[in-house]
Amino acid sequence: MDEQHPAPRAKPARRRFHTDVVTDIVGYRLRRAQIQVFQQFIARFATHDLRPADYSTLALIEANPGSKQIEIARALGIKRANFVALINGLESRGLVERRQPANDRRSQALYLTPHGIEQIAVFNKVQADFEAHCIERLGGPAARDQLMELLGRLLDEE
Amino acid sequence: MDEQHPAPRAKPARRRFHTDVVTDIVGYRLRRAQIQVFQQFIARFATHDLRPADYSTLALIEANPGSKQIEIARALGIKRANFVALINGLESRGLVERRQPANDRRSQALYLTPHGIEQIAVFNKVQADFEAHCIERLGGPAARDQLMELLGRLLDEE
DNA sequence: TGATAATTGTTCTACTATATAACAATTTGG
DNA sequence: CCAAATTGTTATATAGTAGAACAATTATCA
Repeated sequence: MDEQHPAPRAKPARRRFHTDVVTDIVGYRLRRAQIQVFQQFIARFATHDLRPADYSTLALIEANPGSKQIEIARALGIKRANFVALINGLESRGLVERRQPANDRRSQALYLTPHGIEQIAVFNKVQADFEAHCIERLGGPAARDQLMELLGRLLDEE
Repeated sequence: MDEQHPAPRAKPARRRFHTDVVTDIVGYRLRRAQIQVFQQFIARFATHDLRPADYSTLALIEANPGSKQIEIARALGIKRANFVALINGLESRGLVERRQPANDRRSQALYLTPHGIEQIAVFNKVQADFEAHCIERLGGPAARDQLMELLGRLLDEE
């Protein structure tokens, strides 16, 4: 009676864990890859205490000095309400400054400070190194271009 | 005196906004693509009130019934502390149930309820439709495979 | 022109996702 | 058997994001 019916086909075979049901999903793998890339980015910028949103903001201001807050925010997909604190942070660190343009006194024009210009040169270098690392992981510039092209197809054209 | 010095080289040429400095970054485009794909996923599952984490949890439980909470959580990259509320939600909706295995009374084994089994069949169909949509956007199954391969190269092998 | 609508920055609030610490119950390993 | 590790859980803190409301200003257009 205490026989545990000794497994007619003797196969303990500890069942494996199946992850394909999620890892085969484009969106799932996209997210995992994005999280990992961002974690590496954050690690590389840890000594500079710069988050991805900070870097992309500085980069856009550098490329478009005098832009309004809402222009930078919109380009980054950040709500203008949430963008206020981000700019406050960069301003209090002396990297960015707000100036009121005479032609539209509702808006704030954003500029890098001299210190901000110095710093973004450093940041751009860190970013370029990291980008090179990503390209290496992907298997070269051609693979990177292919990835960028495929990701672009997923993005809304507007 | 009210002459606006009529622009020697007559070119008002309203300056364009340069976004290349960020859109050319692998991580940035990866994130934008991921956000968009997730938004579409959420929209498709809106009537079912199911978030990506909910679906992937159900899918993993379906593929691995009786798994411990921590096994599912770890596979999804979710901290076990945060996984508790997620399972509570699925359990209160009658989709999942916790059972205490006799061999390890610390852990909770996760199973789909009969209702959960019914529902995930529906969810899997919605997901399959969405996946087909993504593949179409990418340009076909070959393009999808290429994307999955490239994303895989960015992921840590472990 | 003047009333109305729209824009911009801002504050406040709320919700989701995530990270850490601590704890009890239990199991594991010397 | 005792110490260490594991599991689920609670509590807490922090980012990121979304919406409403507001004042100041600018744009629209009848």
